[in-house]
This record gives sequence, C-alpha cells and structure tokens, in this order.
Amino acid sequence: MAEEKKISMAVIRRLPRYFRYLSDLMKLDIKRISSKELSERMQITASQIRQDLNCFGGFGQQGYGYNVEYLYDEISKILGTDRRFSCIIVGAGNMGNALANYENFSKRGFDIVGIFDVSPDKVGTVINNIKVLHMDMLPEFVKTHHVDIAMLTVPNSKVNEVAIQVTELGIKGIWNFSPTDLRLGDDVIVENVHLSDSLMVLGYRLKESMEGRKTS
Amino acid sequence: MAEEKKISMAVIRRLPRYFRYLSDLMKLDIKRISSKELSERMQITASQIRQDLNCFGGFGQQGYGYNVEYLYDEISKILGTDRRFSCIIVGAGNMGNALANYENFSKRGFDIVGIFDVSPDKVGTVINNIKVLHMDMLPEFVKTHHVDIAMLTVPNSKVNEVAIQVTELGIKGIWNFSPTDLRLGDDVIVENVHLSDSLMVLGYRLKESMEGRKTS
DNA sequence: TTTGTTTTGACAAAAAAATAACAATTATGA
DNA sequence: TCATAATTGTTATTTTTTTGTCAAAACAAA
Repeated sequence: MAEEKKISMAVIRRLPRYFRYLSDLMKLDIKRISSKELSERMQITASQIRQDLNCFGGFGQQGYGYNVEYLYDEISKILGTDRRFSCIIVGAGNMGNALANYENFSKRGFDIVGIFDVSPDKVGTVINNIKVLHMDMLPEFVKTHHVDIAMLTVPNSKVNEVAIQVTELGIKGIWNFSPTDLRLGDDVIVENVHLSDSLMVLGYRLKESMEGRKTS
Repeated sequence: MAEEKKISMAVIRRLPRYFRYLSDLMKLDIKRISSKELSERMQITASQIRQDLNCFGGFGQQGYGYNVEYLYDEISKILGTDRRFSCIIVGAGNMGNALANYENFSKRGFDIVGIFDVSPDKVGTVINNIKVLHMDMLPEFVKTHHVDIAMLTVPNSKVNEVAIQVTELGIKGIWNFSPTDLRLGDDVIVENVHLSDSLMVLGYRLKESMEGRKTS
C-alpha cells in the first residue's frame, strides 16, 4: 500500500550535512535560502540539493526557494531527531570515556543510559554521572532498561564476541569503533567508525599530494 | 610524461579495508587467496576486488590467485604505511586524550609528537608521555619540529580558527573531528570524522528498520 | 606431456549517482 | 496589473561506479 521509494545511502549520508548547514543558517537568522545559494555554501551542485530533498517531498517553492526553518524541521523529522534512543557504551577506555562525555549526543536524541566494562579498575567508577557496571550485569540491565544502541569501544580482539552478545540480548543498533567489520543478522543495523581507515586515507592523500598529485 | 591514471576516492576508501583483511589472512597463516574467496569474506564482488587492485597494477596470477603477503606489501606501499607522519593533537579534551592513547596509530606510521590546548587545567599535564603545551607555543614548535598532520579535537566554535592557524604554519594534513566542514586551501588535505553525522545515520537507519523498511 | 580447471586482467554491460535542462510557478518591481 | 527575474520539481543526459563476461594464462593431475 505504502509506496516504498527506495532512497540510496548516498543521499541518506548527506542528510546530516544538510541538517548542520540549516542549523547554522538559523543561527545566522537567515529565513530563506535557494538551492543555488546553499550549493555555494556547501560546495555541491544545486541540482543535487534539489534532487536529494525531493526524495522526501517538495519542501521548496518556485521563485522563492526554501524556508530555512521549515526545511530544518522536515529534515529533523526525516532523521528522527524527534525521537530518543537509549544507548549503552561497552568499553570504558579512553574512547568510551570520550563518548560518555560528549554532550551533543543527548541534544540529538541519543541518551547514554549505561556503561559497561570488564576491568576491575573501571567497574564501579563513575563517568559523567553514570556508574560503570561489569559486563556480567548486561543481561539483567537490558531486561530492565530498553536499549536501542550499543556503542562498542572494546578492544578489537573482543568486539565480535561483544557484538554477538549484545545482539542476542535484542539490541538492534551498533555503533562500532573497532577496525573489525561485524557480520550480524539482517535485523541489526551496524554503523562503523573506522578511525584507522580514515587516518590511512589521510596518509595516502597526503602522500599523493606531496608527490604532486591531486586526490579529490 | 607520467601517465596520470586517476584513481577514484571510492577505490581509495576501500584500500584500508583490503589492508585489514589481508593482515587477518596473514595472521591465519593463509598464503594465497583468490578474488572469489576474498569476495566471500569481505562481502563484495570478486569483480570489484580485481578491478580495484588493477588500478595499481597486476598483483595476481591467473590460475593461482593472489599471494597474500605480496599483496599485503603492495597495498602497504600504496597506502604509504612505510612512511612516518608526525602528528600533533590540538585539543586535549576527552577525544584528544583518546587519540593520544591509541596505540595503533604509531604502528601504522602516525607518531604523536605534540599535544596542545589553551585551558590552564590541561596545559602542563602529561598524556601518554607527552606534555600538553599551550597553543601559544605552537608556532615555535612547528618551526623546530616537522609536523605533517594536525588532529583537531577542539570545540566546534574554535575549529575554523584553529584550522586556519595550523595551515598558516604550513601543516598540510588535517584530521577533523568537529562537525564543521573546513574550507581551506587546495594544498591542504582534510579528512573528516563526523561522529554525530555517523550517529544520526545510525538513528535514521534504525528508525527505518523499526518501521519495517530496509536501508542498505 | 596433455587435458581440464582455476583464475586473473581487461573489456563490456548494467546500474547508480550526479549533473544539466527546462517547463511551471511564484515573487518582485515598474 | 503586467512583465521580468528567480527558482523549484522533474525529466533527460552524462558521468561514475559496479557488476558481468570471457579469452588468455597458469596451475594441477593424470
């Protein structure tokens, strides 16, 4: 019944970027914007902007452009910024710490409700008002608290095991910070942050650039 | 004179992934691999693997496949894993801390040689054997130490200013952890790690999945 | 050595993504 | 009010990326 218009990942990955730019425009008190002007700011073609936005509906008006606040709200809705996601952090090391202290996540609807680790040094400590629990407590915790997302900042050697564990407990979203590609069920959504991959690409591009070639 | 075969970013961004899988194969003591078998492990088509690798040269042998160690070495060379990059971290907050303590970077050729901040709380502290210096010391530091890459983990409101500052000092590579897109000279290579974008995409996909749609 | 199998590298085809073009619509200013 | 300029949404075109195909090369076994 509902017409399933398939939206490509390429488009979806640009949405947060539109969201950011619109947020900036609002801060600058700019009320309307044309795809042309936005394209100059974002360094992409106006055509792409119009086509991207039209995947979700006609938010603009001919001869006028887009109303910044309206467009912002619509993209918010698409991205689901209105809903809240309960998240746990597994791995209370440096990266886990950094995530737990990152204020913006809760602003965007992602609440850290638990932090887990296995190290006796870490279990019992408090990070940003959240007590670090032992991994053994995880099954019980998930039973009593709804958890949407597990943020995995465990050592590479443990990540597969942990990923299986959290998905078996019914958690459907994984934000994976390890260099390992997780292979889980089709109903589990995995989003990777492969820091070392990113750094290696930077190294490659830098090297090419130093040798006089252009990369992008 | 040199034939500039343009290699697309899509290919380049897959290189670290090949690198990882080959590294794993070596650990498993696997000496040879066909594109078909690698494709099953990596969940991409064999055709893509062969085409990707052929951008850089014929590393395989008909009827045999690819020698794992040789291919690993070749991709290492392409990625520039042999060279070393001197890096500084600007912003000694939680993320800066996490990066400073991440052991794998030096393994891959990225050495953290300095950490900078402006907060009196942080300046003077020692992170992973590196003393945090005040930003005022940066120009002097860059004069006396060669720096390839600045890893920026400063607050969003300061990142533009800092990016301009480091590029004016001649640093050509930027690893940007802020949600802001930096616009710098053509000779500066910027690689972004937009954590909040990634998380928002996870939220979107999770939402879609919960509503019964598939995203990828 | 010979034959059949495997597997690459190259090229062709298909699919996806980005860009361009333009009719339709609205705003703006004379 | 009317004419002109601006700007969208949509369709067409182009470009890029991915996938499929196959001859040629190398291996492996008889």
